Amino acid sequence: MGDKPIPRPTDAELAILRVLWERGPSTVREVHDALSATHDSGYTTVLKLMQIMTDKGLVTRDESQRAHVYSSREGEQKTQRQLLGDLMDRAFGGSPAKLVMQALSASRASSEELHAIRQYLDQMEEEKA
Amino acid sequence: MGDKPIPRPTDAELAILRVLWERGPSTVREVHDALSATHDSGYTTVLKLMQIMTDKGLVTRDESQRAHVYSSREGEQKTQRQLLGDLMDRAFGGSPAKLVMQALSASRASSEELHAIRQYLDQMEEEKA
DNA sequence: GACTAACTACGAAAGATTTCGTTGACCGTA
DNA sequence: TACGGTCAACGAAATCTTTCGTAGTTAGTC
Repeated sequence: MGDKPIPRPTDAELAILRVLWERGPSTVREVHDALSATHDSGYTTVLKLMQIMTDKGLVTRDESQRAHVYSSREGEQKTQRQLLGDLMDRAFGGSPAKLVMQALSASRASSEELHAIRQYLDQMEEEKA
Repeated sequence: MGDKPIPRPTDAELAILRVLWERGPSTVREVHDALSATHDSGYTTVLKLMQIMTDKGLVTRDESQRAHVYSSREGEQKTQRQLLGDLMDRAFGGSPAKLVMQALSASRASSEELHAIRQYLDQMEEEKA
């Protein structure tokens, strides 16, 4: 017991998770440097967020080095699916088809992307058959 | 000028917007009653939220009656697309195809839904051609 | 007119999120 | 050993979100 479900990451937390997914396990310094391209939070801000994320269980921390090394607890895709499921419930009345179609209409997806999506659909229907 | 972009609605605000989309223009009382099925916020909580939403520009208010009548400023679909675009940027690196495919894989969509999505794809590609 | 019911307005409080300054610990090197 | 740089920890503040109690207003009824 005690395995509380991982909470939905906030905006700032999600930005940090994205760095961890891309870079793999990283120190606060590395995450801060990566974020500084797009965000301008200070070093201690990122540190504090990552400490909070450790408390929440969003990341794990290896303290064996002086500069602690953080890793995302859940994979990128699992987190993305969780966020989508959450949005589906909150904004789309739980209908996945509505969500997908709105996403398509909003996306201005390129022909290549539409093609990739179609192939993915084919694959899903094969598996279903 | 002065037309600030409408901010992303919070969770509680989105629940209220959903009622307004479904019911059309409504009083606080009506929204509160509709929400009470799933939420248990008090009347004044809903009132306060709707006043804040008026300040933010998320809803408009008709004060000609004693019980003010509120309407969602933006349509359901436009808001949904905004939320999806936001999530796409924050969690999917701006890739609509990744978002759609994750949504499909998470959705356990039925065959009917898959079919509807495919038809929608057909339609999009026709328009593109 | 007095009473009651329904409503808005206001302010405050609790909680969550984001920010960062300061402090003290640690490490390498001069 | 002292100095300079890097780091984690802590606490506090600013903002945003959500909550609701209280007060005052309006409308209808007896």
